[in-house]
Order: sequence, then C-alpha cells, then structure tokens
Amino acid sequence: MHILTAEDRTYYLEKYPIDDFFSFDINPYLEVCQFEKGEWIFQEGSFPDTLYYMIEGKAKLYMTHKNGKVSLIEYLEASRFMGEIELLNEARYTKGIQTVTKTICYSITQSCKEKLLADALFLRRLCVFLGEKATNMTSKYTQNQAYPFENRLAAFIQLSADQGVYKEKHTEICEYLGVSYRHLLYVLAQFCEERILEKRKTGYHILDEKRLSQLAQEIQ
Amino acid sequence: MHILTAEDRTYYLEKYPIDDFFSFDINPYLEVCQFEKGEWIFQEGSFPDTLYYMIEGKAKLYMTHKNGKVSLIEYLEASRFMGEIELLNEARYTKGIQTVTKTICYSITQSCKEKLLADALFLRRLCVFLGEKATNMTSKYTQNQAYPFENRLAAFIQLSADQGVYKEKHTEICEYLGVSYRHLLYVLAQFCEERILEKRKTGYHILDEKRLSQLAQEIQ
DNA sequence: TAAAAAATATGAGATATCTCACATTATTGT
DNA sequence: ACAATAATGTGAGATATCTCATATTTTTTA
Repeated sequence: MHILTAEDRTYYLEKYPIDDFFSFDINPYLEVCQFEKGEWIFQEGSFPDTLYYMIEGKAKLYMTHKNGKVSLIEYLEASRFMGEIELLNEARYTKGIQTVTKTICYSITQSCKEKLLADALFLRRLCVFLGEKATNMTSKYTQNQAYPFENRLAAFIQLSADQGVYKEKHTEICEYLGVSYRHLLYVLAQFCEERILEKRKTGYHILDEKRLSQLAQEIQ
Repeated sequence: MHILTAEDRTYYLEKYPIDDFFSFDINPYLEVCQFEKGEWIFQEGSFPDTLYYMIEGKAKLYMTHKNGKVSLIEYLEASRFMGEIELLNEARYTKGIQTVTKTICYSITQSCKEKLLADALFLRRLCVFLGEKATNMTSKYTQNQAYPFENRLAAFIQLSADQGVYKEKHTEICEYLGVSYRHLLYVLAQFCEERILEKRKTGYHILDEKRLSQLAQEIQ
C-alpha cells in the first residue's frame, strides 16, 4: 500500500467527492491510498484502526474456519466502506480482505472517531450502508438454503457473464458458491449436455439464454 | 395487537427505559403495545410505517420464496429493533414477522422520522445494531456453507437445550436449520445410536455432553 | 368430546454433493 | 526457457440430503 499525494490526491477527491458524507471537514483526517493487485487490506485476525472507503477496484472478503476450510464470503466492489464494524466496536477480530485488482481507497484514521460517531450525517449514511449489507447477507443466506446449486449457478453465470461468455476461475467460484470444485465442474458439464452452455477455448458460451434465465429466476 | 395505557405503560417504560436512546423526548411519539401469541407484527410484502423496539417476547422472521418454499430465517428475541430497515429506506417490501409468545413492543410512529434521522445518539445505536445484524448473518451464512448438518445441529442443541434436555418442535427446527424434516430425524436418530442423546417422553436427553461439544465446537 | 388439523415417525429409493486419486494443461518466477 | 506452481479435467465410490408415501400420535377446534 502506498499513499498518493499532490495531483493524484486531488484528482481522486474531485472525481469521487466525499465531503457531503460529513458535516465537518474530513480533509485533515483523510488520505488517498492505493493497493496493488493481490495485496491484503486487512489481515485476518488483526485489529484494524482505519476506516476505508473504496472508490475504485475490487476485493475479496475471506474467512478461515476452525476446520481449516476457507470461505470466500463476498466480492467487494467500489464504492463502499470497509472496516466500519471495527469503528463501531472496539478492537474486533476481523476477516481478511484481499484485492483482486489495483484498488484505490480513502483511508480515514480513527483519530477523528469521536467526531464521526457524533455526526448524524455520516451515521445516517453508515446506517443505510449497514442495512443494505444485512439485507443482502440475509437474502444470500436464505437463497442458499432454499435452492439447489443448479439454480444458484445459473444466476451467477447470468450475473458474471460478459457478452454471453462465462469465463471465471473455477477455483474461486466454487469457494464463493460454497460447493466442491468437482461438483461445480459436474454441473457445468451438465449445462453443456443440455445445450444451455457450450464450452470453447474462450470460455463457456451461453446458447440457451431463455433456459438459463428460467433456472436463475426461480431464485429471485 | 392492542395498545397499553396508564399503569401498564408506565410499568414497562420504567422497567425498560429507552430515553437514553434519543437526544429528544420520545414520549409523544411512543406507544407500548402488546401482540398475542401467533399474531403477525409485519405481514410479508407490506410497507410498514412503524419502528418497533421489542422489549419482551420472541418472534420468528419468515420469508416466502418464488418456488413456494418458506424459510424461517431467524428467531428474534428481546431486546431489539424491528422495521428499522424500512425507516431508513422509503417503502420497502418487508419480510414477515410472527410472534411465538406474547410480545411487548415500543412502537414509534414515523411522524418523528426526521427527528430520528438527525439524531446522532439514536443513529449510533442503530449502527451498532445493524452492524451486529450483518455480522451475525454473515457468520450464519458461512457456517452453513462450511459445515455439514451434523455439526450445526449439535451446536443448535447446545444452544437451545434446557437443563440437558432438547425439546424443540421438529417442524420448526428443520425449517430454521434449512434441512428436510426427514433428515433432521435421521440425524437425531443417529445421535441416539451413538449414545450422545437419549430419547424419552420428556424430550431428547443429552448423555454425552463432551462429544456433543466436540461436534458443535468444530464450528466456532 | 368427536372430528379436523398438526406433529411425529419410519421406510424406500432417488439425487446432490463430497472426497480422493490422478492426469493434463496453463501460468509464473528466475 | 525451464522448472515450479496453479488451474483444469475426469473417474469411482462414499455420504449427505431430498422426495414421497403412509401410519400413528398429539393438539386444537367446533
């Protein structure tokens, strides 16, 4: 991680204004920083003392279980807070966040914690953010319980396909969707057999958009 | 639902003080109300305009899926907010909440919405509440992905057993834990076979606390 | 208190999903 | 450019979990 200064700082602050999040001047407490691809923003198990607001990039939220199994919980995309739970509760054991691409964040030191926690403007925005987070997590949880993998995969393919082509890394996606690598491949093969997808050098091409939607929409 | 007045109102407001949630006088906007067992606090799909704070009782949060399957998402217990998401976002489609026991709530009408959303004291408390909600949901989600039912059931039995006896209603618990009724019974039978539990008239008695903990603790 | 509804119980067979072992192909670091 | 590492692909057998059918018991309601 390194801190951007001068023109870079100004550039981002103008491109992604953040003043209206606060009713006081945040500038003295704010830095613009850049994480390289693959870098860890939070180490799992640490006690972070910085609030981030991601403005560009993409990252993965991880946690390791007692049994050694690792869950990829969520993809985090701009724009969003990170470390906000740790701001509210003292010294909380945190999950790991690793960038997927180069990522730009505003970092806000906890030296203005008091001010933040007394600022209705900021708190209101944080409430909305946390409310959405809770709602999203809840729906992810219930969908996972209520639908077989086939439907969830169809929904995910729709979501992540680019120009009708699905080409994500199996090793990541099976973690994300919470099934074994083997099973992911089985179901992809099954989709190919049913002529919903076709496997080519360039990725899995969607042949039967309608059928895929049907499988996916059983969810929403 | 009916509204409590006079002595009842005073009794609860003294037993569960709530003034320090707000930096203004909440009394004019507050009612104490009582829901009977089995009554619906929010109908699924409605657009509620009341914020509740449950002070006594227990309820269930439900949602119905497109495929007709119903998920029991969570047990809600005092003390906690209900309808807070709807306060933050306009007119939001809501999940259903049904009481399990007689339940007492403070109800706060949205006529003081502006005041609430400008009150740092209240917002800060709401943030903490929402943060916990999000964190809990996340860990429920990941545990569900990472552990077989056997472990989750062991954890749930530990949590809900009273004096070493587990006696929940199977029909509810299988929904809550997201497995079929049949499978729940299978695993309970298996626990009996392994002499971890013993089935009696009075419920399932825990015989092997140690082994149960072992199964459950693989989770935490 | 009888009838209706809900909850409990169990068997049998089908599917979804996992683990493990191993071979092949891409990608990356030096 | 080559070795090391990561990602892909497949088979076989084991388990976890589901669906459905049906019987019995308990609880609720008229």
